[in-house]
Amino acid sequence: MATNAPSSPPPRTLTLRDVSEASGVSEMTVSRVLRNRGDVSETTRNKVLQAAKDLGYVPNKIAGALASQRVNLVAVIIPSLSNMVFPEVLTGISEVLDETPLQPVFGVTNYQPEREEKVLYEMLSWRPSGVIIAGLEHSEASKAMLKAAGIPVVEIMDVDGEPIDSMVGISHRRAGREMANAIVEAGYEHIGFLGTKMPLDHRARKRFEGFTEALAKSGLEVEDQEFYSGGSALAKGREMTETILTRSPNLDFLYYSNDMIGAGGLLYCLDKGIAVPQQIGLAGFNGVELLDGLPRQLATMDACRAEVGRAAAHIIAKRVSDPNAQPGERIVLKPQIDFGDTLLRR
Amino acid sequence: MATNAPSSPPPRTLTLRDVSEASGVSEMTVSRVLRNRGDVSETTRNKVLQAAKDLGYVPNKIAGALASQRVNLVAVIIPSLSNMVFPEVLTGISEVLDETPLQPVFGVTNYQPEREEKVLYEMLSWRPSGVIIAGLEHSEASKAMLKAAGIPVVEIMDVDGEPIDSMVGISHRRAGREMANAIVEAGYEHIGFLGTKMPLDHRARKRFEGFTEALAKSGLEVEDQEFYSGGSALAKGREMTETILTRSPNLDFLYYSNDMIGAGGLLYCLDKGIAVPQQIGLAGFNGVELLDGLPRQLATMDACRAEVGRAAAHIIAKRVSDPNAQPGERIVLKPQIDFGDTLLRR
DNA sequence: GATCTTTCTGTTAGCGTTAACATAGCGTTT
DNA sequence: AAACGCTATGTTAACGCTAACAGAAAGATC
Repeated sequence: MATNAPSSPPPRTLTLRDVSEASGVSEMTVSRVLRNRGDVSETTRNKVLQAAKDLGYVPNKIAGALASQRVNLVAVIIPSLSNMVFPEVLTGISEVLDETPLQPVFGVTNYQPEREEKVLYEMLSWRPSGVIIAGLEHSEASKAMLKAAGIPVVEIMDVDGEPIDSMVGISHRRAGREMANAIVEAGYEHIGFLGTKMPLDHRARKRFEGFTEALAKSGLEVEDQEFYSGGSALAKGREMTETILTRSPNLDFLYYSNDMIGAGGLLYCLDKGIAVPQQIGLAGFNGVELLDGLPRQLATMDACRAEVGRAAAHIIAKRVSDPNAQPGERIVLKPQIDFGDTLLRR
Repeated sequence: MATNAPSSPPPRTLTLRDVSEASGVSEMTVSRVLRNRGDVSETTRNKVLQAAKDLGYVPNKIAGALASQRVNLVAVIIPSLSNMVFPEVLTGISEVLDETPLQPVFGVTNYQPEREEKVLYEMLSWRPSGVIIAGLEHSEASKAMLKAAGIPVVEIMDVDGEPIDSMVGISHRRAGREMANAIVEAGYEHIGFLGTKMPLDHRARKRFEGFTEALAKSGLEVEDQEFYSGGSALAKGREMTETILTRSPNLDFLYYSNDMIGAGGLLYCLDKGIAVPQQIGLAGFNGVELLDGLPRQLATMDACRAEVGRAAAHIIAKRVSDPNAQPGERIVLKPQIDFGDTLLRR
């Protein structure tokens, strides 16, 4: 019997040696050609490239990385993909890394510290050149791993706390405060809050803290609250808004922890013929472009998602290309309130 | 001096040898403990685990993979992250792989065949155990790479064509046909189509083909069309709907290539006081849960995103754990029309 | 023409881990 | 007590590639 079944893939995967034999030069020369490193004559270069192409050779980065002690991967660790926020961050990261030899690898934690720890461990075991990780809150073990890894680490999306190395993001406390101030200045006095039932979403928590703190300074407080988990955010926003307004009919402003539930609330108010923003004002958080087509534009505050991704990627790229670059960079973005059509001005 | 600078990372990353020296056993034994492979006495096991923990050792999978010729990665290649569709597929994949030693690694192509080729090459160079890739249309080079890789390949989201190995998805032609038939049966006669200006979105194209084909069988045709690219889908849906209805006021049905622009169209019609579904019927595609809170429920057809992800992951997991498992599996999911509130029944 | 450059190619020795085999120790069997 | 079997550990040789150095070929300099 010759080999195996007809037109089946070659039994063994190809190595440099195969290309080397096919082109009649040493493995080292093939390696040089394929990596564009060192001087190789035009003639051999072409010979090698042709052979590699004919054979369908794909280099083995595992062996390459082990030999060179260099890995072009950047670990990107985020809490969720369904949130719409994070895909945008990833897009920003990819955009920048595309112009470098670096390649992002994503991991998702579902907002669970144990998952984060596991994902981080898995990723670090591939010895990436850098880590981009959402948030500043991590388990002790995770922090220890990040410190011990000896690679650039950028914590993103939040700047209210001490980073391990670098950080890029906005202050969610400040975002909460500014929205509270805008609401107070606009003259609203009976304020309700609607958010996720997610104790581990530290950024939502910080926004809420900043929000209540700033209200308190004006002698106000959140008069009623409503929380949800799971399900379609738009539908939940409707339900919760109905619930809270039924329970506390005198509320004149609703602050939502994200734009999707805010949009649900907006649709509910419009359905019920509630005058927005006169009778009730509304605001969300994130600046989700997706919602641009709604009948009214929800007041919100941009979380600068793509920009955060780009900045984080730039930091990693710089640190990787220049090992002497200063660590501990801190980039604090300052988003402005977008008043939209649901928050009175002044 | 005890070790190195205070609280600075160790100058060199740790290896098995460090753990081996710290625990007084051979590297091999450490390796066995850390992988739970082979017999190791309880005493040494604990000694080793303690030492590894104290040192903060993280195994080097690069070296491990090279030595064992086994890599626990599954390459997942999708066109886009901003589409909402794909994050759901990824969630389904993760869900299943979480219960195996396999780990997904994502790559994004932005619907560009050249990007797909590059991403695929990069991923294959890490010698993953399997590939999950969206669509059945790939460049010749990509197909060649996939065939030559000698690993299980699952093409997902579409079943209208010949897979390289396995496939999981729905027939978009059928989806288009069924929607056309439902529309015709409901009595609509003047039909418009609105979609993305994206020649490389083969699935949208196939839906359109199936749609027109089925209309033709009933003696009907698409009377007007409108295309967009970029921007907020909801807003675009509004604009396009206005444009097409202004140009062709006698249309009585609008078929949208996705739910987001469909939702924009729905909001537009409601704004204008158009009677939906009597005066004009509407339908989209995908079954986006996100939209559940809209004033009316858009007629749509589920693309079974999470289910597709799960099934694909199962195929890979099976093939990896049992090298004799049959290749070429084909799973065709059959979604039903969801009439919602925007398509008359019967 | 001998020496020195410069350009190109080859050789050797790992990178950190694991597969496969070897061996030490110890209780059992006959 | 010799032979056997079992468990627990160690030794050796890859895995496929690249860094670092070595050498050959070809031209340049004196």
